[in-house]
Amino acid sequence: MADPRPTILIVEDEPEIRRFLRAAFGVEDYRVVESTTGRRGSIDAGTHKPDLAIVDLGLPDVDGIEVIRRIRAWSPMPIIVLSARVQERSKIEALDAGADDYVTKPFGIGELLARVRAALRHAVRTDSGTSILRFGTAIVDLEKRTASRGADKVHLTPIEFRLLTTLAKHLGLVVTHRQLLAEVWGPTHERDTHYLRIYMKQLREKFEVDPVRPRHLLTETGIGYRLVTEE
Amino acid sequence: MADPRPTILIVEDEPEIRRFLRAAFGVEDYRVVESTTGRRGSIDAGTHKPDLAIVDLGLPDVDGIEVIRRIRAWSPMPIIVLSARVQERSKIEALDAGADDYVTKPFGIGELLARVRAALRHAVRTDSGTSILRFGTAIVDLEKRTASRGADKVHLTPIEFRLLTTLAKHLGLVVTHRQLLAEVWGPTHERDTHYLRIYMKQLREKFEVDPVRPRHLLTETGIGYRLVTEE
DNA sequence: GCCAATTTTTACGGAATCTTTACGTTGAGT
DNA sequence: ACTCAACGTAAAGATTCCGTAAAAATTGGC
Repeated sequence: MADPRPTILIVEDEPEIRRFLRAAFGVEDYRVVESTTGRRGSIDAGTHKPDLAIVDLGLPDVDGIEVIRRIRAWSPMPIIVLSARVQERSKIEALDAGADDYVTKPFGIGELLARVRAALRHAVRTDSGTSILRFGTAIVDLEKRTASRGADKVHLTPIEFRLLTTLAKHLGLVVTHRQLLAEVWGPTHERDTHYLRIYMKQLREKFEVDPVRPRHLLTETGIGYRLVTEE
Repeated sequence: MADPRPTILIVEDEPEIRRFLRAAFGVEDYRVVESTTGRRGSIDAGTHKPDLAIVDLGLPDVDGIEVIRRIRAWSPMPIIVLSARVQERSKIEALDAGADDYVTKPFGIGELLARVRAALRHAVRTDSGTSILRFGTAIVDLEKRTASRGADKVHLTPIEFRLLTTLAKHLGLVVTHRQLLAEVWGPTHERDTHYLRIYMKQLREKFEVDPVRPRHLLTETGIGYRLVTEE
């Protein structure tokens, strides 16, 4: 008989963290599969077909980034990365390699659960994608290519629209500078991160109630940006 | 003076059938363009921009299905297929390739004319179902090919009409330069964006209260144009 | 073949958008 | 508290895109 609960694969070598995660996800009604090495992790991802994978970057054998690449070679399943603060660099590589989000150790379980929910939601949405985006008082119709803030219509330039669309495609998840620049400006501008600052400001100016303290168009310092629709 | 009649392209190798069709459509107030081979047919579709195409499946050179595919690559114009009874199989392929309807030989002219009328009627329907367009003080009947502004009748040239029809088919949505040029001028003019500027001005001049500040025929800079009927 | 309507070509000023440049601010780490 | 890197902000400069006008060429009808 089929288990209705979402299955989560945890690739993590440290026993304490495994126990911690197992307990947390058990309470929240997830089914948990555990792998203690990178090698086992990429195999278990294939055999257990989890709905989502959580991968620690600091694994003893195979690099966590390599695990992500192996999974991405055949599956679009959401992948969340666990990283220590010193692994700032690998974190970005992991996201560029196809990870959907990251959580920095030490982390609160509430934060991790929220990210997992966002990632799972994103996975089902990409199949039956709705084209209408709502956040705060803003409504953006990606198909009609129209936007409004409250009762007022808002005009978006081509680049503003592409940037917003790209963020929306990964709703609730981080998108790295590199990914955004490649998607919106093309792969030749992957280093022009100042473009992002300028156009993110434009979008905040047009949609955020208080552009200085954005509640939806969020900065992930050193990594990229994130669009969040709920509070 | 402009020819207000709908243009029909007939791709048919047998001279008898061509003469038969030419006579029938002439009486019924259509303009007829004829191609005797599949190769010519797919070219003539691009140069003469007919409102509808009738394609025989049993052509000597290029397969009729291939002709349909080539037209469908750039235009959604209605295509009606003529097939012999033995070509049951190709008939289905033709429909899959994008044909809108089929008539089996031998056919009565009344049936064919009915199918043509139905296809033309269907082709000018906006996605809200009707073929009558209202915006501001303007009323445009896409089926009868008439237009008015307030109490005054407005004359539209063939290209103006096609442009307006194409915009109306995607009511409220942006239609890209490329799409408009392909559907109105044919696939060889996809880069002549200045045509659009000139004819959009004509339409605005004829329908907008203040052509300088259009409220319905809107520009999407860098993308295309959009027709909006509500405020 | 000629005429009128229409389409296409050509030219240029102005607006919208994108890019560049410069400087102020924040926040994490020491 | 200091420092540096990343980020936010502002505004000018460059570029692309759009609107407009008018002349030239083409087309279809007679």
